[in-house]
Amino acid sequence: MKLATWNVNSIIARLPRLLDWLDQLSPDVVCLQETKVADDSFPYAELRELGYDAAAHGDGRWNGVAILSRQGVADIAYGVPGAPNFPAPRSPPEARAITGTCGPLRLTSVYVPNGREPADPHYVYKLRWLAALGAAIQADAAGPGPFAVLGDFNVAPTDDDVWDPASFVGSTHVTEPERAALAALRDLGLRDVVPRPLKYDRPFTYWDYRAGMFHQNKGMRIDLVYGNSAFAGSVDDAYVDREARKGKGMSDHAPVVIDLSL
DNA sequence: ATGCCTTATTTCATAAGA
Repeated sequence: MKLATWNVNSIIARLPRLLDWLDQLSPDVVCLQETKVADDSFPYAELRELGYDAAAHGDGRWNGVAILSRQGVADIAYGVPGAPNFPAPRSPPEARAITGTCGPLRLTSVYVPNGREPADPHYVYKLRWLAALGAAIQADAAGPGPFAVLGDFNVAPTDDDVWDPASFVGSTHVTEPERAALAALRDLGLRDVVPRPLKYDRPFTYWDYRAGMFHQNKGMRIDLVYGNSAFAGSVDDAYVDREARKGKGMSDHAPVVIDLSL
């Protein structure tokens, strides 16, 4: 089984590239983030033509997650129960998680809040959201069946996961509390399935659009695959598909592709 | 070459991304 996760930065803007990529790679299941589309505008028909069912959870302008699958998506759950809201407690919950079962696999596709700056209320929101995520997936993580929570975590697990740690001092994505939140997820029995890079020495998954960052490989590894033992034990290969980050009309994230023997 | 930011919307300007 071929599984992938990809922050597409708008599924509408990315649709031609996404469809080409699906056609070329032919993954069985794909978790998407930042679809940036309301559910009634989701491109179900175009995906169906390539054989994919889709479960989507969108806000419209921001956020948005989805699971595409060639073997259907069952037992769908939207969002994270108990997740905080932003900016106000009474704000509607943001569409940042969707869970479903695709054949033997149970998956949660996540788009973790950015945090903006350590002093920003959004940073507190991010930490609380990650804590709620842990509580929500605890049972699936501890279960015997293969499960993974995967997507854009907006946290670089270690200093090796950013191109220049010195340039990130004082920024989000690298702070101790964010990394502790990831460690808490691993403590649920989840393992970081680290992909191999297809070029250079580190498996970055995100490069800023600006200033030729991609071309200088000034990136970050913030798109993560956290699998339980049944999942991680079935991984044959995992890699960052940096080819999909090239050219015109690309996302600022590359997909992570995982081959599994289930 | 991979090439110097992109997205949707409250659109000719803004907020957000990380």
